[in-house]
Amino acid sequence: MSSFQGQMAEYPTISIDRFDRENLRARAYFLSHCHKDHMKGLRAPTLKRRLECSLTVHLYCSPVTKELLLTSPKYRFWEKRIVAIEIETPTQIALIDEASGEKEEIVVTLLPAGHCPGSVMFLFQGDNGTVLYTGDFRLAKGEAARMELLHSGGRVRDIQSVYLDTTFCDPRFYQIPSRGECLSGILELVQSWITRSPYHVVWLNCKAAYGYEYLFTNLSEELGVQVHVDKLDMFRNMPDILQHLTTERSTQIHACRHPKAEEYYQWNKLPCGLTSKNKIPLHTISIKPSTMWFGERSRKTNVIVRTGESSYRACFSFHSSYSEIQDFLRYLCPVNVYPNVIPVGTTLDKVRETLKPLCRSSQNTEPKYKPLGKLKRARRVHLDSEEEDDLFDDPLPVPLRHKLPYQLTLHPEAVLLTAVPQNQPEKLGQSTGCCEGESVQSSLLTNFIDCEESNSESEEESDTSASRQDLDPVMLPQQKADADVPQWKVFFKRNDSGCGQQSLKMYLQNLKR
DNA sequence: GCGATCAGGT
DNA sequence: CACACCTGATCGC
Repeated sequence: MSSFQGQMAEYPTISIDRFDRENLRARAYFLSHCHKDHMKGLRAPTLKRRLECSLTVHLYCSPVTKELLLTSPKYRFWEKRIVAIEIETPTQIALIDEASGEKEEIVVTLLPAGHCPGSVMFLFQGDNGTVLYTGDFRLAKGEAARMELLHSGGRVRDIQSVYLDTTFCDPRFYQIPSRGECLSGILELVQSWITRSPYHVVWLNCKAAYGYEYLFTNLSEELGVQVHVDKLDMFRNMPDILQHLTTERSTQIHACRHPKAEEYYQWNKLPCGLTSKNKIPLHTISIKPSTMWFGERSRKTNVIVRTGESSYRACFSFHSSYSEIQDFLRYLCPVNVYPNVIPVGTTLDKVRETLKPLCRSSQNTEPKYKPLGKLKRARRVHLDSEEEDDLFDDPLPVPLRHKLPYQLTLHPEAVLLTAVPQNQPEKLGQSTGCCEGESVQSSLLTNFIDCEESNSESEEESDTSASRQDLDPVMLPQQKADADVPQWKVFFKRNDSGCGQQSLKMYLQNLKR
């Protein structure tokens, strides 16, 4: 549950995801996604009255969020005051104080957040620096690095503050299976059941919230069976979702809901009331999507857990895991970070403590260089052998703001493939792989390895040389570079097998590169 | 009659 | 499993 109060230190005249109390005086409103806990006060009479008196106040959100919001008659009064901003399109907004006429300009950019349809992060740029409000998000490792608009001139943007979704920012939530892993686990279970007979049906016991749509669309796409839901008019203008949903009860996959659904289920009745087909009783299983997590060292178990005769729990998460948050924040390396959420069973101070080492404010201004040691055998990190096939099909360029050894430690889950000096054109042809010998690049790589081993288990060395030798180094186009900063461009291959293009396609513009 | 808040449920 | 939301009770306007 978000405890963000709506305002950011740098831009206190705008309000995000909170619309009560202090926020009633805001010059502009922003909504990151359409979940009720981020909409407090949005339909209160006080705000409605303010709107009626004001000429300039608007609510800014993504086109999908606007569509979802206006589907509910309770929010229709916003209709003329909502401005949909396209994803990844920097947009200037004038913040006007109507009493004094005072005006401030700010540029906002919406970035896909991967939390639910329409969900975005807000990047604000103005006189008080660049700040990022993440809203709720789930991004796989390396996704920040792939977002063009978090970069400028080939480097990560200089971000003053990040207002961060810290729902799972606790080491106990170290890893959560990826969307792809969860999806394929559920797919397999659903498939194995509904192919037994036309009378075998599945009930997806989902909570009342946006965010399961990619599950529905993927199941439908893969199995050719639409998903039964109670309502679909909110998706009327989103064909990629709409085509996979139905209000026709005769389908074999149900995600319909009812207050007494659990009770119904005991009597072999679906929430929509269906108990039989052609007078033949149905055989039903229930699958409850819920978050599963694993500690840093604990072995991941199955993403599907059987909880009864015909009930299952399936792994599913709307929020980033601890390691995904670390990856995100280490990459951005903002001056400050503020948690939006205090995870259950922990405290504000503890969350701050975990986040501190990941941002600049607490670090020495001078990046520490480890002494150059002997080049050790490079090793892979968190790489299960069965995932090998998923690797190396998609190079990930990582522009560097910081000096190389420092930045490299920021990607513990990536596999270092090649490093290319950007401001030393004569060396451009000598890009190095992980395990090569004597060059400058290799000394830097040694630092990388040293840094890595200082904070994780060291016994897990493995034969990278064997698995790497057939790889071609990836060459980069040369870029303009500042003379004062060592300019390196490093290619990683992501180790996260991800969920594949298909499963994310339906997030509309959200999850495009 | 409506909203805010809390407890308790899934 | 710990998310997001629903229902119902109670209180105040």
